[in-house]
Order: sequence, then structure tokens, then C-alpha cells
Amino acid sequence: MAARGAEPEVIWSRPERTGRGPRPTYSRADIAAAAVRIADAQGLEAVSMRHVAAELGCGTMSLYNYVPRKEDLHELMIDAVGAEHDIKEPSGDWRADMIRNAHETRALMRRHPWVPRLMAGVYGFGPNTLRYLEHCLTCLEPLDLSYGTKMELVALLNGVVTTYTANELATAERTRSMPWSEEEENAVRMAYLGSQVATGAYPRLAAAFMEGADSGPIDLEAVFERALGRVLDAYDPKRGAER
Amino acid sequence: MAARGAEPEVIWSRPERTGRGPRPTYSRADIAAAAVRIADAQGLEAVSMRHVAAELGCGTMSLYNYVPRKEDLHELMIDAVGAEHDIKEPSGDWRADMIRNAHETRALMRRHPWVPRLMAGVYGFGPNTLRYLEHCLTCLEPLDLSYGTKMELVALLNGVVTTYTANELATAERTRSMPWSEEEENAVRMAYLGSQVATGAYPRLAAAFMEGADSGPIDLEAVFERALGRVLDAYDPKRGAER
DNA sequence: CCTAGTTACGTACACCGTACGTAGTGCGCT
DNA sequence: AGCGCACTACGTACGGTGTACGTAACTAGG
Repeated sequence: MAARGAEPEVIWSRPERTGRGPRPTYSRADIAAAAVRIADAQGLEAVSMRHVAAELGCGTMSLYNYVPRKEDLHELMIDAVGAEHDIKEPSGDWRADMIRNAHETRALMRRHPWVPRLMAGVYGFGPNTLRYLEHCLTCLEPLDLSYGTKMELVALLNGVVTTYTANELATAERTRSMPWSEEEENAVRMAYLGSQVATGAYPRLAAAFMEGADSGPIDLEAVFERALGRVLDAYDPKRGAER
Repeated sequence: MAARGAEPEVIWSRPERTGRGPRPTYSRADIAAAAVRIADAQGLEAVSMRHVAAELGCGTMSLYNYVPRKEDLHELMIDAVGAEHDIKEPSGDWRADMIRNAHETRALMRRHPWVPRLMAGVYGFGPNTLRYLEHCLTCLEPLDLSYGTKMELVALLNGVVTTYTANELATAERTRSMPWSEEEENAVRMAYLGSQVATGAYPRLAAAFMEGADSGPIDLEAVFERALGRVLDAYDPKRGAER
């Protein structure tokens, strides 16, 4: 009998049920759902083995029958929300389809603001992640590029979606457990930024800051949309992209 | 006297020394350096208030005189490594300069593999981060775009650099505290991926997988380089980008 | 000079991940 | 058929975490 956790293991390879012994009380999906419920309601830091076990209604250590390490619980969570991806039949217009996918992913992250933070750590591709990747490749079918390049496009686009949305959600997630509001925090940060920029040490930043102040509050949605457009353009053969 | 931490606060706004009371034994830079030393040597999870205090040679709770919450320590760390940015006089070729910046940032993250993970959480722009942003804008001076668009370009590029490098470093960081090697872990993950793809459930992914297997191990450096090129192209007015 | 605001730091608390041991359960093999 | 073993369930315990709070020493501003 090998020592516990002496060799690497992918949670998805481990069978849910081996046949031997009493049948497990919960499924992997049950556990993931419980963890997601807690993260949604109380934030990622509330997702402890104890809390998840309590949410399920079992003893803390029982969880370790299903999930060897907490990190694996995180993998389950990521994949669980991946099931929410609304996968539509590709329209034939790869650009429109990818923009739709991006918006849809962004919406998913806004529903589960802890997702970007979790993605930064690990991974491991669970079944739903794979399904989503496959879908993206399907949408890109009309595009005349190698699969390698397409994968790079998908990775790049997903990265952009994640970082943009992450920045947007960071303060929201953080102020959740603070006694002040997101608006207050943002105001303080903006005031600080203004004060720094006013020192004259960063002239171009100051110019950018002023430009932003003139044109009112930034429309994050529009910024996101523009970034998507740029990235997709960069891979469009009609726009001069090769291979 | 207000309750501790009852309102939002930016660590950089708080003066290092107020004048009243005994003069502080350490500087913010000392503390950040100690934390960075620990993170580099033992990984991010070893950066606890106790360990940092021990590294400095003071009592745990003394740290809280300098840093109200652990999160602020993280901000200090990010900014401390930001000081390593090797800022060169712009050459006049914005494209080359930005590529150089990107590579340089990537090298920085490879020196401090915990950086991407930390960036995913918070931030707040410290002085070194601002200096780097200003530098990027300076490099983009020859480019005929609004400051708003330039900021979007910088954000996008930094996002790409971060996500790419993060993926590359994730397993390295994780296996650090595990009894097996990064190679072993990657082998297991690849085997799993292969098995999934072999089920036939993801035909296009399978094709991509095969394509990759044929052409040998992926050259991450080249992938990174290509991604940079694409993004920069997307903002190049000569390539048809507007405004 | 005095006193209010600091620094320094020990103690204490609630909570964390998880190693380990034990008891009960039911499948697979002989 | 029945034995044995792998499995489920879970209580206890340990070493760690962030940090609230209280106290003593110190020093610049009024």
C-alpha cells in the first residue's frame, strides 16, 4: 500500500466509484455544487473543507474520501461552473461566434466572481473545460489556420477575457468581507492615483488620467468589446494575418 | 480614535513615518525584501506574517505597525519586484520596445514565479508599477493613438504576458511542495489528456493534440513571441487599426 | 514638560488543512 | 456461501494561520 499522495494524480482519472465497499453518499457533482454555493454566497475564502462538509451534511474528514486535497476541490469547482457554458451551434461566422463565447464566459465569471482568482492557480482540464475548448475549435472551423494557431487564439482570447473580468471583479470580491463599500474603496484608490499623478512624476500617465476624467466614467463593457475585436482582427487572414 | 480598519486605505498613502514616537526599526522596503526573499526561496505559501517577522528579526505583531493587513504585504511585494524592471531609453521603434518590455517582464516573473498568482488577486498601483506604466506609454509615444487606446494596449499586453507566463509557471510552483517532480506531474496530466482525447468525445481537440504530438514538444518561447506579435499587430495603424 | 500618538511585542482566539485511527459495510474471490 | 479486504464515514488532534487586544517604552508637538 503506497503512502498517501506519494505520486501525482489527476482527480478526473480517479473513478467516482470502485465497486468495493459501501456506495458513496455523495457524487462529485454534489460536492462541487456545495462548494460553488458557498463561494457564491460567502466568497472564496469561506470555502473550507469544514464548511463544504457542513453544507453537504457530513463530517469534515469524509470529504477526503472524495477529494484528496483541497486543491482538487478547486478543480471540481472550476469544472462545475464550466457546465454552465451555454454552447450553441456555430453560425458559420467564426468572429461573431467567438465574440459570443467571450461575452458568455464573462457573464459566467460575473455570476461567480471567484472564478478568475481560482483559474490563476492551477489546472488541469476537467470534462466541461474540454467540452468548451472543443466548442471553440468548432466555431473556428471556417477559419483557415492550423489547429496549433487556433489553440493559440483560443488561449489568448480566454486570457484576455479572464484578466479583464478579473480586474473588474477584484475590488468587488475583496470588499465583500470589509466594513466599507466597493464604491468607497474605489474612490480612495482613485484619489490616491490622482495625487500620485499630480506630482508630475508620470506626465504621460497624467495625460491619460486627464483624458479619462474628461470623457466621464469608463465604459468597461466597451473597453472589453474593443479588446476582443483587436485580438480577433489579429488572427483574421483577411486582415493580413498569416498561416 | 476610529476602530482599526474601519475605512478603506491605500498602503502607499500612509506615510512611512509620522514623526511621533520612536523611529521605526525597518523600512517598507526592508519588509518587502524579506517577504520576497521568502517567496523566492520557499514559495508564496511560506510567506506568513510569522515567517516574514522572523526573517526580519522582530516579533510577529510588530509587522502590523507597518502593514495593516497581509494583503498590503502582498502589494508591497508586487511593487518591490517592480523595482527590478530594467527601464531603457525608448528606441523610437515602439513595436520593438514593447516586445522588449514584454520579454523583460516575463523574465522577471520567471525569477519570481509567485508574481502572477499574486497579481490575480488585488491591486493598487505602487510607485514602481506606475513607473513601469509610464515607461510603456513613453515607448508608445511614436504611435498615433489616443492615450485611452494606448492604455488599453498596455493592459492587454500585460494581461497576455501574465497569463502566458502564469500557465507556464503554475505546475512549477505547485510541485515545489510535493514529493514528486514537475516532469512527473506533467507526464501524468498529459497521459490523462491523451486518454480523454482518445475517447473520441473531442474530435477537434484530438486533431490539435495529434498535430502537437507530430511536431515535437511545444516551444513555449515561440508561442509567446507569436502572441505578442499578434497583439501588437492589432494596434498597428499601418495594419489597418483605427483611432 | 507633559501627554498623545507611536513602536514593539507577548498572549490568546478562532479557524485552517489534514494525518491518523477506528468502526462498520458490502463487493469480489475462492 | 462466506471470508477478507477495500472502501466509506468521521472523531480527534496537531501544527499552522491571520490578527485583536493589552501593555510597556519612547519621542516629538503643544
